[in-house]
Amino acid sequence: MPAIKSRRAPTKGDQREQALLDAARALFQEKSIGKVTIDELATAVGIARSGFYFYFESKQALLAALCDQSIGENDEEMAEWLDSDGHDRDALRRGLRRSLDRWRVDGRWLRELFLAPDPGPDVHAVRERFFTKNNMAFCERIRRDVAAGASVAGPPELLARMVLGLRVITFAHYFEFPEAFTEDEMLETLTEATLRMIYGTTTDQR
Amino acid sequence: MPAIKSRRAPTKGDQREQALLDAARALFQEKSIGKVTIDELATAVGIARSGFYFYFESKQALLAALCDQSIGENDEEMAEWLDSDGHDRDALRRGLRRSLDRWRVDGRWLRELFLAPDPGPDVHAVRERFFTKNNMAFCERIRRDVAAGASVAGPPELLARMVLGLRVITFAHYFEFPEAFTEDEMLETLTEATLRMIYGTTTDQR
DNA sequence: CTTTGTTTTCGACACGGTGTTGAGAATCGC
DNA sequence: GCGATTCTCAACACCGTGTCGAAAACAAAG
Repeated sequence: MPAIKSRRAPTKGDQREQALLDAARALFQEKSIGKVTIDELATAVGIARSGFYFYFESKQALLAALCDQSIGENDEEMAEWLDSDGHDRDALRRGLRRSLDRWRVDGRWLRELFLAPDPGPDVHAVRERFFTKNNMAFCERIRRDVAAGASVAGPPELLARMVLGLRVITFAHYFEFPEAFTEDEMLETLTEATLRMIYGTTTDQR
Repeated sequence: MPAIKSRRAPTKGDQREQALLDAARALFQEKSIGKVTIDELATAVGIARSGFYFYFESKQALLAALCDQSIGENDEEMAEWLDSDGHDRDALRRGLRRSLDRWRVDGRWLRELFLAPDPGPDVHAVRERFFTKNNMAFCERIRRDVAAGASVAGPPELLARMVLGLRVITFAHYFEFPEAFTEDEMLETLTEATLRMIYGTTTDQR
């Protein structure tokens, strides 16, 4: 039940639709979303500008579809750590590394999407869906830790959002100044900071 | 030596310039920056749209001026904590509260400015100036703590940026869902998280 | 109170991106 | 082959930006 697309059904020109999404991914990685014109997207897949509107109602709608598509990919990244218990530093770090790898490909527009103050109703809806979903998983994890006696820094719902936000911010900074730190340094710091927020101290392990 | 303005000198119509800045502040708080048209800004101060360009080269330029103006205001907020040593939880918290109070007024556009992936060259320059300045102060503070034996979570330069980023993200979240948490809860969590990132644990005080 | 020069205002224009429409081409099932 | 759906595109209307040059407002002398 895709409520977003401007067309209804299942045909051959769906290739074009996917092609547009792929082209968008690529273009959004070079330029900021606002600077990519619909004309560019259309030409990239070999149709006229006005033809774009057969597939999507607007750039907004395309963006929402893209975001939608990306949510699924995100789910598995953190699963390992989310399913485990206690610090499990290594699992967390692996998760963050997987996440980082995706940001290498889609970082620019992901960042723009996640941080934009008001990205139109379409995107906002999809994004909020992502956040709540992601947050629920984290909350669950944190609550389990609380039950086991962890000294968390604040209410699980808030903490979850902060942890997610910190990740986004840190990645964004890393890609803006890749020379400033090594990947390992950055991941280590992020892991450590996350654990500290939840467990109060991490000077025991490692 | 204002290098940003499109006009050279010191006259009476400077009132208009300031009026435009004030109008912009107000409008940027209601709508996202992109949605505010130059026409709106002009009409708000009672001139024709094309008259705007006498005062600023573009919305960009106005934004840069606004940002510029805001940097000074930010300086004092954290001074107390930055000048102190060790945890000094109360000073940190007071600083964060002061910061929050400013966000109450200018939060929307500050957020947009700080988080935008590429806000044109003008703004980018001003913003980077702010970040480095802010970061230097934090780095200094953290390095002093390291010297005193604090177990920081990573390289001071990175940590400083993360702490600042976390603040922005958390405030943004708070203002988007003001009902979800009380102000005190939010500030407390943010304070605690910040301290944990720097000192490893904070279960001793408070 | 003119004259002269500077400061400020604005209408008219050119440009570029968006979104719509309606007519025609391609494609597919039968 | 021949309808019906699926797809394509040129032409148009719209809106926001930025530029220009002519004129109005103003100030400071003369």
